[in-house]
Amino acid sequence: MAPGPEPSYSHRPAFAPYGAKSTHQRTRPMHDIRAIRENPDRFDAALSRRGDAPVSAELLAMDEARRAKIQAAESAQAEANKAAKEVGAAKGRGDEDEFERLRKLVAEKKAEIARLNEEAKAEDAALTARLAEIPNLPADDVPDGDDEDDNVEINRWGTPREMNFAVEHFEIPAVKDAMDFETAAKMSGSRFVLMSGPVARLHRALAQFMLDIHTLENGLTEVNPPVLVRDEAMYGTDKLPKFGDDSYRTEEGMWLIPTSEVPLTYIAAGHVIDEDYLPRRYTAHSLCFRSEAGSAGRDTSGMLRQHQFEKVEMVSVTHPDESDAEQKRMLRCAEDILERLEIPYRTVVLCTGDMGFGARRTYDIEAWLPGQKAYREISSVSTTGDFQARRMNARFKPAEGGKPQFVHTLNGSGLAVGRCLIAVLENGQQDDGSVKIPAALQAYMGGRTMITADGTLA
RNA sequence: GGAGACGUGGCCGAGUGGUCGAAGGCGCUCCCCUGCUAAGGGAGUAGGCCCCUAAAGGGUCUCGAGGGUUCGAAUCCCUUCGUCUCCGCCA
Repeated sequence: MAPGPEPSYSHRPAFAPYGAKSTHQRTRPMHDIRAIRENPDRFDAALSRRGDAPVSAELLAMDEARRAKIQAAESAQAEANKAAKEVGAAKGRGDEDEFERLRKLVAEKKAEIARLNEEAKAEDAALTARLAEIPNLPADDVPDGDDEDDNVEINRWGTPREMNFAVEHFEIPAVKDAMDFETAAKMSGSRFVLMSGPVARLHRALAQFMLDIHTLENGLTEVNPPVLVRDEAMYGTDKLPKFGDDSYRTEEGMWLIPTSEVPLTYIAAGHVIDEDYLPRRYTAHSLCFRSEAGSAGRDTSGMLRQHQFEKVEMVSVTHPDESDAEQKRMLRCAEDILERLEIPYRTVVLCTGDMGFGARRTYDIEAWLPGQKAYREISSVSTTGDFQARRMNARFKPAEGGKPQFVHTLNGSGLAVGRCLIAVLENGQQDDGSVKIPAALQAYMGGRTMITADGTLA
């Protein structure tokens, strides 16, 4: 897909027909307590598949306490309301004695109601906070397992090229000078890179290429979102409260997004969307920032794991019945990019123990890196079901009528640009130290076909 | 940074102490009319939570959020968050 005259780029606005809307509301639970109440064993069984201890007994006890308090508070309120109405009537009749009596009664009730309300609120908040810490439940078809060793390969594409001369991306002669980690460290520390010349351009070309495929061929709406977001957006996409340490926070209290999944998904927050406006499909190319707090010592050389990187993200907001099919569609969109770039890959479905906090099911795509002689993650495509939607109160109005229901949200990388650059460089390296540019990318590189060993485009 | 305005239901938008969960419009659903590519008429249409439940029903809360005044608040006061406008500054 060369840049140039655009074929049908049917654009639907990202937000219409629902306008911007403030969602500053209290934290909402991620799990449906009523579902837990109805089937606590099922809830615990699902959690245990993730290796987590059962919690339903604790939750139900909290829920019971909460409901008792609510009932007490509400019936007291109902009494007071009834009396308050009679106060008005007494006043109307001119019955001063009765008026005074009732007025006093209402005033006395007031303190009791306030106390009961307080207690009910506290119970409710406690339950909500507890629920917020519990991860999503795995989908039934997700394989059981403890860690990445138990992930199941479901697809493999391409054959790694024989190359006994293969080195890692930053060691390739054509790349060496253009990927400068020392200079980056001088200004920013470790896990940063300063790219220049053809490599910087190739990196940019990759992002453009991916974005063009997704918008022109896959029907996603291009979005250029903020990369600084508020607490609510991080909560809504389950990055908070548990994973604040992994992200950067400004002195003003804004968060640097760890992925544009955050702003893209949060578009739907607080809205009731018309059913026929689903699915919503977004894509964005953005910077991402991660503190990599827990990964000291891992992938320290090269640009595989950086504090700042670029990613083309895909996000879909769907009807609950459509989300499984949508996830497969997104997976294909991501795999297709690698196929066009002629990079061998394999796709795995993550086992229960390896999935992220908010995921119901996750597919990882791992690209072949000749320099490491290993498949490494380059994309992750997850469905969260209604997990995030509950959290950010994103619903749709069923076409056939009835109450609004939660939408499903999905996200996937399509792809990580920096890691994709690594894959292109390592797979394209030649025994003379040059790098071949994949045909699909050449139009984005001024028609050039390679980076020579001395680092020039040719 | 200085000054001001505003924040209402799926959407838009009235409403400045009581009869308002809330006019009107749009949208949507159902019905009627119409024989033609559209229009007209009628009715209905907020959400959360709790109880009950087969269904129905009942209670409570919600007009950004929290608190206060009052017999009574969307309407008054305070705090807070957010949005917008003007000025300043600036890419």
